Amino acid sequence: MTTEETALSIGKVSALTGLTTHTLRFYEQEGLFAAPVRRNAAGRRVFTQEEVEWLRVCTKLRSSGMPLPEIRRYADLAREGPGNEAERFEILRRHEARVQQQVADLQEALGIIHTKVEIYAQHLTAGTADQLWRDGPECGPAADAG
Amino acid sequence: MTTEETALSIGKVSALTGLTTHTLRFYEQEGLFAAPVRRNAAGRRVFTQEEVEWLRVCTKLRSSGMPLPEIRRYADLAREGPGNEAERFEILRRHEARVQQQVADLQEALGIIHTKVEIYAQHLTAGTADQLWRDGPECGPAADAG
DNA sequence: GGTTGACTTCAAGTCGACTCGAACTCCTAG
DNA sequence: CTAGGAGTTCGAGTCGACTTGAAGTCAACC
Repeated sequence: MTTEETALSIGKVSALTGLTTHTLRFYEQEGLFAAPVRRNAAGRRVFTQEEVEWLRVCTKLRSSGMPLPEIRRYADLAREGPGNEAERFEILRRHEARVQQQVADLQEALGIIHTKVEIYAQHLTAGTADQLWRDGPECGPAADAG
Repeated sequence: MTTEETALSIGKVSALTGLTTHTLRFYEQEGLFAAPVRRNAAGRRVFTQEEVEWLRVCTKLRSSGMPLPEIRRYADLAREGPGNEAERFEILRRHEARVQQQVADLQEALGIIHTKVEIYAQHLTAGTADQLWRDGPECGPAADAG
């Protein structure tokens, strides 16, 4: 599968990536592509398979919370060509750390939520649910009562 | 530590929870408290330790992505008193599942990001970084090239 | 040859969760 | 008795990332 001469319309790319055509134009205008998007004789956008791959990566970066300006910066660096790999690396590394932090935060919240879920489950099966929220918000951070 | 008669001003609660006074008023107006917030003779809000505990839980629910309307629903149920514990349980369980999904999604993204980070690290130490972005967006989902 | 549907550009609207500002009241300290 | 600071209400503004709409072009099918 060479990525060389696959010419894709914006509609095809939309179908392949799940991004709307509107969003793809928006991304182009935001400078998220590493190379200027080419046009055909009629002035329409022509995408390559390579760009689709990049969009898939973009989607993951976005869904994990990387802001568009940072993705743009990364794309800018790639557009400039060799010589700035260290900065690209830094962007990725920083984002990696951020995502790890996000995961840790979510897992902490998950712990609290799960504790509450367990307490409800116990009281519901025991038929003592009416004791909930009697002496606190159904298990505060340090509370073991429910 | 009884939670009975601790009377806290909005400023104190702000300091204890990290939420601004603006946000606390906003939360009250959004119906996020299980009991109507009491006022003193001068019409000012008087919070209890119990409410601070609840706010801490709220903060975790929010930071893990539970929308305010859902938190309000939960608070409404608690306000109504015993008899609706099953629905409260459902809200918590549903959110727990959502957060688990979030964690899974983040970890998938993390995998991709980490792969790219590793590739950059290798090429940077090997001095071959200029080969990046030669035949693809530096490692697509299935690509092992970089 | 007319209509359909995909495409184009540009501008404005949406959404959630705050965040901020204005104008005012009230209690306390000096 | 006045200055300061914390409180009050109400309403408008912000932010990021789309999302939607209007108005028009272009190529192909019936």
